[in-house]
Parts: sequence; structure tokens; C-alpha cells
Amino acid sequence: MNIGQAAEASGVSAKMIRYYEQIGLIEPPARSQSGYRVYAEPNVHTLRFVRRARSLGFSVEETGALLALWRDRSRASADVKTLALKHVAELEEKAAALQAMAATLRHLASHCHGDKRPDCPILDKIGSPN
Amino acid sequence: MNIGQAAEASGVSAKMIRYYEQIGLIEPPARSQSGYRVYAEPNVHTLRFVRRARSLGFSVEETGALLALWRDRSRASADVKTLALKHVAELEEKAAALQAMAATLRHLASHCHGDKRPDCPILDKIGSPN
DNA sequence: CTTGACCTTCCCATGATGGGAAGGTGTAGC
DNA sequence: GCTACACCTTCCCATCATGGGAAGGTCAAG
Repeated sequence: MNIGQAAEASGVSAKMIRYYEQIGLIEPPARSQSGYRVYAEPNVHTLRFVRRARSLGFSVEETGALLALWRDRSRASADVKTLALKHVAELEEKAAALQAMAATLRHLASHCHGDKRPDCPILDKIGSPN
Repeated sequence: MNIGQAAEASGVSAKMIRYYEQIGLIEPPARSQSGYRVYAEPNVHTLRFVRRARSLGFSVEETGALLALWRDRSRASADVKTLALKHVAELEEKAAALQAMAATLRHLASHCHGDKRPDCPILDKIGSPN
């Protein structure tokens, strides 16, 4: 399987596959005589793992840690859980920050007439000298 | 006022002030004979506006649009409100995405024993072949 | 044997921010 | 006036994850 098929099969773009290889997140695959990367099913499985970890918001570095645990058959599930819950806390913190911004702005907007006149509590507040 | 004092007074770092000037978000300030940037109160006011807009999650580009409206005394408040509500929607969308990740992961973690054994539904799920 | 789809590596760009180097300026204390 | 130190200037580099694209090699179908 060439990189294009591996990309198709895993949902990770060819560009990203090369990048993940370059930074050492995944193992370099075999090469054909002409230098093409050749992927087998286990490689694709790893790529899917990476894609899913990324889609759960893990950074590439955290994904590397998860990958190491995944491959380590003598891992303690406590280590995985700790990593996961720490990440959950970070996600929730970021979500809360975004929601706080949204709430503030929504509140300001609710007091804005939204017509042709220039008076606007949104700008007033952002530009207030406090 | 030199850039250090302006940074202090506005809460925007000197590095960022220079950057905002470079990309055209803010006007280049006056210069002293020796080439130092010289800021007056209106400049600091603008910088504070920028800082607040950024802290509400507006991108630098959106901040530029807000700044233009802020300076335009014949603006329609509807334009500001539209911009703000569009941004609120984006913020809420991002927050929801983060929370969905957190919920998924929290759910998986709740099924993980978190002990010395290797069995772990978190890794199982991330690595599942689906 | 040509064509087109694929592959390779290499470089550049994004967005917002910080770090740091090399060198000039301004001021306080002696 | 001289020294020390804090500040300023510009310039380059790094981050994080991703995409774009160029220049050139490979492969399979017609």
C-alpha cells in the first residue's frame, strides 16, 4: 500500500503521515525499490489510532505518549486513565474559557440596538478606559 | 511615553505592540529624535481596546474590523452586533466541540479500572479498527 | 511510448506570541 | 565626564499542526 492508500484508509493526509514520521511519532515504513513508502495493515491501524487521539484533542506529543502505552502490553491502565483525565480537565478548562467569552459578548450584544445608530455598548465596553 | 510604559499601561507586551504596528493593526506612533517610539494617551487607549477584543477571542483581523467601527462615528450599531454575534456563534461552536471531546473521554475513562492491569477501554476505543 | 496519476524531497506560509542577539540611548550616581 | 544599568531598536528563530506548491522520479493503462 502506498501513502495515498494509507491516507485514504486511515483518514490521515499523506502530508501528515510524512510529518508524523519525520517528528518520530510513527515508525518509518518499509520502502519499495524506487523509494516509495509501503504501508501494511498494522501501520494503518497505528495511523487510525493517531487520528482518533488527535480528534479527541490530544496534542501530537500526548498522542505519542498514548501510542507508547497502547503498544506496551504491560502498561498499567492507571497511567492511561491519569493521562486521559488530565486531558479532560484541560479540555473543560478551555471550553469554559470560550463559553465565558461567548457569554460576555452575548450579554453586551443583547444591549445593543443593532440599528443604524452608532451607539453601541459592545464597543463602549471594549473601549472603556478601565 | 516609551513602549515599555505603553505596554505596562495597556497590558499589551512591547513585542506585541511592535507586531501590531508591523501588520498594520495600529498606527505607527511618533518617534523621538533617537528613534524611540513615543506613545500618548490615545495610543494607549487603542492598545487597551485591542487587548480587550483579543481577550474576548476576536482574531487580530476581527479586532481590526472592530477597531475600524470603533473609530467610525457614523457606524451602524447593527454592523457591530452582527460581527459580535457571528463571533459568539463561533465561540460556542468551539466550546461545544471541546466539551464533546471531554465528554467522550470522560465516559471512556469512567469505564477504565485505573489500576495496575493493562486492560483499558480508553486505548481499546482509540485503537479500535472501526 | 505517451499520458496522467502518483510518489519523492524541499521550501514556504499560516496565527499569535515569545526568546534572544547585536547594537544604540538615556539616566543616575560617582 | 565616566560607568553601569535599564531601556530601546531591528532582525532572526521557534512554537504547533497543517496545507500549498515546485521540481523531479515512478508506475500503469492505453
